[in-house]
Amino acid sequence: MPREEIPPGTLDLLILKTLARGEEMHGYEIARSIQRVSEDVLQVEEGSLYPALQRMLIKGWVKAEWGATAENRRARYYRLTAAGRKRLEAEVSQFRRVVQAITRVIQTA
Amino acid sequence: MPREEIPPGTLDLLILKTLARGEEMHGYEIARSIQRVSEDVLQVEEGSLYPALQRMLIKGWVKAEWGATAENRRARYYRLTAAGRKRLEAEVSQFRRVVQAITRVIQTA
DNA sequence: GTTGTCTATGTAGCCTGTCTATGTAAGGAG
DNA sequence: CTCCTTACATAGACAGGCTACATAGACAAC
Repeated sequence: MPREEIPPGTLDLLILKTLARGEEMHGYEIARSIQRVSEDVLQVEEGSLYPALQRMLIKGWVKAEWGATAENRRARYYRLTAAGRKRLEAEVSQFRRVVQAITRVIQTA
Repeated sequence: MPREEIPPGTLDLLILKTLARGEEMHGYEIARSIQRVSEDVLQVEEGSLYPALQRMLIKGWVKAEWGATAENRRARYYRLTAAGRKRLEAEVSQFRRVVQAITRVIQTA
């Protein structure tokens, strides 16, 4: 099965939700997590990931601080802010709403 | 509830499926149908609709011919081609696959 | 010590596809 | 005649993915 592209507008949702599991994560780790949890359907490219994280920093949905990985490499660790958590809820309910609407169109004979 | 924008990539799917119900339809009618069937969640703007129909004409997914509506206005009637029907199937299954993948991410604790 | 690989972050520029805004024209109401 | 609605169409803005490229440090192999 081929990997699918990330539908525009859903990348923020995926990142926010991944961070919402609680642990701090760095960017690379977030990307691998999304790929793993989606069972290899969604592949987050680096050229999409880092700009997305920067947008979210500016909007105040995440905070970042430099640190080091277990393998002693520098990495930027992100965690959700309160605003980010609120945004996540909004994005999830909007996602469900739109998917349900499209599904109605698909299923109408 | 606010209307939602059409997620990029799904407009073709919505149009193809609407035409797949069998009857010939003109553009304006297709847009109103999508809006109605989606229970007013999805609003197809004309600036999105007509370029989309032209793309689909070029790709051979739909055919068009000029005619007149019941109210005696000129209108361009579209119908699915065999290629369009095939494309519709591909888009539907891709849509389900991606939605399922995103849903997995959303639902993973 | 230098070569190579993997991790990790980042930027530049392209492309697709939606949106807003605008314009045309013809029918029907008043 | 004017206005509203239908119906089609295009130009340009803009967002958000993508590819491709660049950098840098850790570590292994040789």
